[in-house]
Amino acid sequence: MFARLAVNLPAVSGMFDYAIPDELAGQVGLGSLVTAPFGNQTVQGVVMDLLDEPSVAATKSLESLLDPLAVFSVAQMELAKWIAAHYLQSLASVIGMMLPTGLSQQADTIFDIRYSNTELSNIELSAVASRLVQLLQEKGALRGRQIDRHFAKVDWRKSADWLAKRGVLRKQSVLPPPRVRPKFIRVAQLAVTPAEADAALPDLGTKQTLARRQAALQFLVRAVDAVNLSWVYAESGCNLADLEHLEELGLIRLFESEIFRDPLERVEKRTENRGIENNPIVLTLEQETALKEILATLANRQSPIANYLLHGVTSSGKTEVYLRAAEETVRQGRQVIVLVPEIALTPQTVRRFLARFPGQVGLVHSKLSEGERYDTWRRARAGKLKIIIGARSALFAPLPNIGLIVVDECHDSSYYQSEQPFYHAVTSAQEYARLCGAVCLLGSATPTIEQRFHSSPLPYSGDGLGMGADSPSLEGKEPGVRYLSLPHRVTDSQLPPVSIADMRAELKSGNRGIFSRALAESLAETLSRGEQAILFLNRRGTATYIFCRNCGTTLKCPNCDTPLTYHVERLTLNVQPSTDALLCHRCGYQRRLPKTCSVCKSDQIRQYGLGSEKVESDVQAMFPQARTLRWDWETTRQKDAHDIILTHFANHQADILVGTQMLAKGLDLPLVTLVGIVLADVGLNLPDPFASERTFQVLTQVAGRAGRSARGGRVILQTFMPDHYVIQAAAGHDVDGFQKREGEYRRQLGYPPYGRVTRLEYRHRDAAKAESESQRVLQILQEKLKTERRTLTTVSAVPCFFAKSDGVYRWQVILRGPDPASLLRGLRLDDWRVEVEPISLL
DNA sequence: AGCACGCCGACT
DNA sequence: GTCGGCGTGCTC
Repeated sequence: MFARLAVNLPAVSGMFDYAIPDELAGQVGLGSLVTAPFGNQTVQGVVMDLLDEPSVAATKSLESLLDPLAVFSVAQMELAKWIAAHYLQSLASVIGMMLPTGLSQQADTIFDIRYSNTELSNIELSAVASRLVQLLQEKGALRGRQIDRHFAKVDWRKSADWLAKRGVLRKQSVLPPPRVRPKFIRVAQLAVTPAEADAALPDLGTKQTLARRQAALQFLVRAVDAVNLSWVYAESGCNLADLEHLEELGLIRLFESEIFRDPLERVEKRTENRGIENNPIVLTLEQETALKEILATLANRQSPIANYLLHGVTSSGKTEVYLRAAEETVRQGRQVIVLVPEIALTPQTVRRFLARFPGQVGLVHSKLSEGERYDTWRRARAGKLKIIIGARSALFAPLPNIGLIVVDECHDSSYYQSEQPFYHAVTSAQEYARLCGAVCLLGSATPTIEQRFHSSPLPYSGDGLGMGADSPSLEGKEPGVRYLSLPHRVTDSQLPPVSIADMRAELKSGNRGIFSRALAESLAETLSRGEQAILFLNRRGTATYIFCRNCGTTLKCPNCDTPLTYHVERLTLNVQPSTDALLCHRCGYQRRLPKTCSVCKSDQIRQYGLGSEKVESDVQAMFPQARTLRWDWETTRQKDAHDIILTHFANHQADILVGTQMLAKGLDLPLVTLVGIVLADVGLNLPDPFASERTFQVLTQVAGRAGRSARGGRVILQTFMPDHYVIQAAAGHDVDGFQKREGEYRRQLGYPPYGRVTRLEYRHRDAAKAESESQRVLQILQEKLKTERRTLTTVSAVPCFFAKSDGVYRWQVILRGPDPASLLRGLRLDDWRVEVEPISLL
């Protein structure tokens, strides 16, 4: 027998055949994690196939088996292959990512010093070489990864090779063993009947030991099950020698028992008593209808529709639908994966699952230790957990029989992994559900245009986003995603009214502050009523755009209508360096910053950007008595910071919460009656076809935080562009209207869902190299377009929006068309980042 | 990723 | 003449 391995070296794509040695025969199967010789190193690999005949004549043999159980199910291997092929990522990198950290290990090299100092004094060393020698003398033998940590950005490997050639260093390839292992504890258990134990009590030892041994034995009689030794010690005051004596008498057994590190042990004790779930929730008619459809599909596994898009406004009761669908799945003996944007930001959803399924839920999140993560993974594999909740990567929990995959807030950008290997967890979840014969249930108040486009029936008619015959059909259009709607809140409360504050008018009337009069007044009222407010800052990185403070006009590119962005630095070689350069990131158009506005001739042209620190300090200046709390990336650095801030605010220990993106997640804060959107415009002026949609989503989500209780609520949205369609649609909670309009733009420009996008990014420290390499690839692609007669596909090369970061120049090549990714097959793009269906072109 | 092979410039 | 740069290709 032979095994076909996917080798765990991220840069290696393709699979390799190995002979299965006699000593591993029968133990190695599909999904086994093994080690194997590869070149002159030893690597990890996953068995993707078993073969009678290898594809090459000379095969090496597998070396060892790292885990007696398969680390991947067949469905997981299919998913890995699908992700690798669809997103053009190497199979090895996908597999490495799907294994729990600590279990997955890559080959490394150990370096150690062979020469003494006196011998070294005869050799002239470069600066890097002598630093390396010094390091190894201090620390002894080190692995390549460890040395990397001491040489940030310095290429020490060349010096190491040079030293190795001279015999100063010795190099040896090693494969570190997995860092994670099952944990065992010593336990004791009664080995006789209680009556026999009682009978033995009088003769257990001398005066000194008798009492302790009796206490220990009596404790074990009561305990019935195996008990951790430390517990026995604590209860009886005995020691190991006492227990060993009892074991010799045949009264008890001492042995090792595997334990699972369970991060939820303490959490669950608290939640169970909370009584959230005490009064059964009565479903609304809409929830009832949606649930009925989903349950019908769950009951009938031959059903052709396996995917749902649950479109429900904020607080329309989506979570309850998830919970009931999960209950039914678990009742059928299958398991559930629940994806959430980020565990720390969605504590309420998580708590409800914990309360509804006590002892059956595994949480996967970034704060878990490697051991806890590994044990959660193993409990999932063993079928001991029925429900896995976590962010993106929880999709890879090795549950044996998945019946339902829920993706909450399915529009959220965190489902896209924007580092290698690039993939989208929502699309992958849909594919995985198909592979498992499971139901995929997406839910959001603001599903993406693509998610909506691929579901049916479409909730609005044929024009706009329509299914009309005029729209170029995408081959491979997702079949059978059923659209379900929850248009009303479960409580009697309406969606809060949104008023627009025109910041141009504020400026004209002399208000140069960051708060409009309307927002300032509402804040004062809210505070006086003892209620809470949220101030949301729509800030994305350090993005700035150029606009006229007098009339609100933004400067756009004359060629493609993309907002121009401001750069101090010289960007390309074919334009003179200049300060105050404005650049179009779609076509490369450049101009200088004008002195006056072309529309109103005012000299109020400014770049715009705003930080949450500034907002907080302005609030405090205006309302010294108000207790403010800041929730942004800076204040959430520490462990548990999210939880602390949220709890603090939920307990009304603060009046005003100032924050950025995370405020838009599914928080339920009943005391919040005012949401102030300090500046809605920022995301509207980014040179990215997806930016408007992201802005609309975040505005709609954040507006939904207001008025979730009977107290009602309102939203004030400040903007310099009150007539912009995104602002108008967000103010009206008008998802349909927005998507129609935005969909029409997408259709005209051939962007998703009417065309597909693939993005290639190249980074280099040398600006000239970055540009020339981009041009080289651009030309190759344009040639291919011609020879393949692809008239619908377009290619362009431009500097990225963040054109230079950390001293590295970034260029991108954008491909648009019916199937642009296929143009890249067979192309060598070693140093490029390849993103199929990216969510942003910045 | 590592390593070999192979082809051009700068030293002994 | 050799040493060594890194471009290209391969690892079952």
